[in-house]
Order: sequence, then structure tokens, then C-alpha cells
Amino acid sequence: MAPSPLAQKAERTSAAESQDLQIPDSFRDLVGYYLRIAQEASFQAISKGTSAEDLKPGWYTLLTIIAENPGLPPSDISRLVGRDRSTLTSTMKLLNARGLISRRRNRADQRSYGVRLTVEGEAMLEKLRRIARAHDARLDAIVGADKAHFIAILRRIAEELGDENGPST
Amino acid sequence: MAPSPLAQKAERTSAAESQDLQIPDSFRDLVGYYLRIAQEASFQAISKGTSAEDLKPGWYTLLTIIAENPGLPPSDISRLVGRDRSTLTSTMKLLNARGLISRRRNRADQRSYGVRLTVEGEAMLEKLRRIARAHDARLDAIVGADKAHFIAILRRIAEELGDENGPST
DNA sequence: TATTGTTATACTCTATAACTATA
DNA sequence: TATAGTTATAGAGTATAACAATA
Repeated sequence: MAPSPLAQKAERTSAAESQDLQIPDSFRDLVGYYLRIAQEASFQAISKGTSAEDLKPGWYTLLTIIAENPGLPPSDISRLVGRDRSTLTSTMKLLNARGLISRRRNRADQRSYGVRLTVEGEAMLEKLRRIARAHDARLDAIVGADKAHFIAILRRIAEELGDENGPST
Repeated sequence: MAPSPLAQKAERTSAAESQDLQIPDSFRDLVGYYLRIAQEASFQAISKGTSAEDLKPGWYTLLTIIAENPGLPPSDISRLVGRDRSTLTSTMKLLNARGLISRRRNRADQRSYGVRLTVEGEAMLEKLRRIARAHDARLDAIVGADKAHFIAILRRIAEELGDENGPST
């Protein structure tokens, strides 16, 4: 439950009249708070760009991972994205139904299968990549010169806080 | 669907052997990606600290807003947090049931009521504040010297991207 | 007619547990 | 026994639409 940024003031009745409804002072210096609203805004922006084409935002991550690790089984993918393997089943089914991925039974271990992008999958990934890049270009403009430094900080946050709560498990 | 950071490599079969399963290269320079994993790590960390005491992380935001705008009606609160007002009903009921807030009918407008913290609510907010501050102290240590600059960037992201997709509505 | 709080409903994302077929 | 993929189910968190009371 993160307050959205820019919650325009409501010129309502009651206390709203006397006080200028804004981001509470207590939040003004909290990194976590701004981390949240920034992420939320970014996610919204990219969702908007993709949903128009009937693409789920999460697919980008998945297709990218598959593209860079052809033949990876769902279990490994789930570990990579830090989600339980059960959460991947329906998405894989969907991606398969849309012809974006192929699932090939593993000869050595009949329990699992390897996932690969089809030609359509590559095309879709390319499309998503363009959207993501365009979005990130906007972020670049906003972030400014020290993008590398900015990302380094974000990475550190993820790594140092993430150590306790593992990726999923 | 954000990949968690630090997804430990899976030494599986198939492609996993040849490739070092890691964050895909394509993500390495995407601000949005790191924004996401950092936010996720931060949220997890604070969730962990609070859930132990049976406190929802989202309550902190709500209680803070109520504390800083005593007498505010739910409608205004929902606008502030950028969520639909219907999503607040159950939480308000819960907060009320736990004696953390009081709901007082508005004399002037019988449709609405003003929300205030009770003494217990203040105490709870204090507790949450301590947790949040401790968490943020860790973030401060990670972020380093230019915290102000870092937050400024996050704010800009929220504001400039947030302009298109309004807070809620 | 419009607004407030509420309810009913649904959708997304996620998790846990149990099932199956392998290993 | 243990693992891979699946299924069933549940729980947050959110949204939309509609309703009663009030404005």
C-alpha cells in the first residue's frame, strides 16, 4: 500500500480544508518510500505501453531469460525469477499456446523439458525489447548523468537486503 | 514478475551447465529492472520485520496519513494513497476492530466520517515508525552519502512518469 | 444528479500442498 | 525417497459496478 506520488490534493470537506493534503512529512526522507513510488510509476508506464498490444509486462522478463538460456527447464527459470515453480505453469502454457515458445522433452530426464523461443517468440521479444528500451530511455533522461551510480545503488539495495530473504524458496 | 536478485545459480542439466545462470545481460543496464528488484528487496525486508508482530506493512502508510491529517474521511485517504476508495473499506474496518482508529460521523455531511488515531493507534504507529526507521537506516548505509540526490532521482521518476497515469482513478 | 461508504465480484500475482510420472 | 511439472486452492491487493443514504 504505497501512496502514489502526486496524489492531487482533494479539496474536500473536514480536515482536508485546513491541511494541504500531501505526502506526509514522515515519509519525506524515507528511501523505501520513494523506491516504492518510483517503481510503481515505472511499472505503470511500461504496463501501459505493452497492454495495448496484448502483451503481459512479465513476459519480457521470461522471454529474455529463455532467449539467453535456450533449453532451460521451468524449474531453473523459476529459480531465476525468484518465484515458485508452480507460478510458471500457466504462463508457460500461455506462451506455448501463442506459439512463442517450444517445449522439448529432455531425453536424459523424462520428467523435465527444455524451453526455447520460437521464431514468433524472438519477434515478440524484439517488440518487447523496443518498448522496454523506449521506456528506459525516458528513465535515462530522468536519471541523468550518473545512471551507472544510480543503478549501482539500486543493486546494492537488492543485494544487501536480499541476502536474508532468499529469492524464493 | 520481477526476477529476484541473487537468484543463486542452478547447476541443472541442459543449458544450465554451459551458461552461468545469472541476470540476463539485456537487463544489466535497465533502470526499471533494478528499480524493481531494489523495491522488492526493501519491501520484503520491512514485511519481515513487521509481520512478526502481526502488522501489515501497508498500515504504516495509512496510520501515518491519518496521524498527519486527523479527521480525514476515507475518500480523501484513498485519494492520497492513490487507490480506489473501495479498497480501504476492509482495512478501515480492521483498524477499527483492533482499536487503532476511531470513526466519527461528520456532523455537516452525514454520509462521511472522520478517521482519527486512538491512543493504541498512536502506539502502533510509533512501533511501526521504529521498524521503518531501522529499515531506512540500513538503506541509508547502503545508499551512502548522496542520499538526497538519490531520493531526488526517485522522486523525479515518480513524478515524470506518474503524470500520465494518474494516482488512481 | 452527484457523492460517500459499502458490498459484490473479479482479476492478477503469488504461495503451499498434494498429485503424477519419473528418477 | 526425491525431483519436475502440474493442479487445486487460497490469500493478498487491486479494480469496477452497483447500491443505500445523503447531499
